[in-house]
Amino acid sequence: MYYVGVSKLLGLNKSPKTISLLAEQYKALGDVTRLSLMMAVASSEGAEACVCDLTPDTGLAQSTVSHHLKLLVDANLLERSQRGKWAFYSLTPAAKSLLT
Amino acid sequence: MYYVGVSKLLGLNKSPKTISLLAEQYKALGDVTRLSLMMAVASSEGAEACVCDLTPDTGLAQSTVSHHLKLLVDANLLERSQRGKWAFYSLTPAAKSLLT
DNA sequence: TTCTCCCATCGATAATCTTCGATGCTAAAG
DNA sequence: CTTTAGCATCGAAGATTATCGATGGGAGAA
Repeated sequence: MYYVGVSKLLGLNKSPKTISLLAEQYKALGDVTRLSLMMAVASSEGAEACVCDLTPDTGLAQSTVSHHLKLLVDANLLERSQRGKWAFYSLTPAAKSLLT
Repeated sequence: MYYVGVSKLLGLNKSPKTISLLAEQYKALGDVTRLSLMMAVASSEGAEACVCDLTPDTGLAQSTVSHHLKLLVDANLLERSQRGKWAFYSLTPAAKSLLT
């Protein structure tokens, strides 16, 4: 066992399901739009942001942003919490762990 | 600025090029085959492996594995070094940094 | 030289992804 | 109740990706 410092790869049990989940998280981060969304959420006041705040910076349609946010939620990188008419997104513990 | 612990996202300058390069790396890792290849290389003796060693575990054609390895090299996650007939792949410093 | 092994590249196909506009849903306002 | 604002979902079009077999190139063996 080499490269013990590469904990993201070697520190996990290598079950196919674990690898698949990790790959899904990386895939979710592997898009400029979604990575920018993650950065926007992380740097937002209160560490959460609503779609109406996130959409303008992307230059994309609102439905497209919603779609990307869903992918990030499905990958367990963002949490969604509805308050009134707004949907607020924040980083999950898994996201913080992966990005730290 | 929140989540100071999320250094992968907030510790970098947010230039579009930087974000694009990071997204490319995540995208390269966001595939079960390529993530498995990275794990195989990282855990190989000497921390490097040739295509002939990596191919069988994937269950894919050799040309497909070569293609994935090229993507990982292009993303600056693997280094290629030819010795005789064999091409050996090893993790780059960028990969170790991203995966630690 | 000729043959064999290791690997990369090419062309094609099928699957997946990104994006949009249109539409539907829910909560709050009027 | 009707209207509006914020988001999600749907269906479709275009782009990208994963995969393969076939082929080519280079290094070493015979």
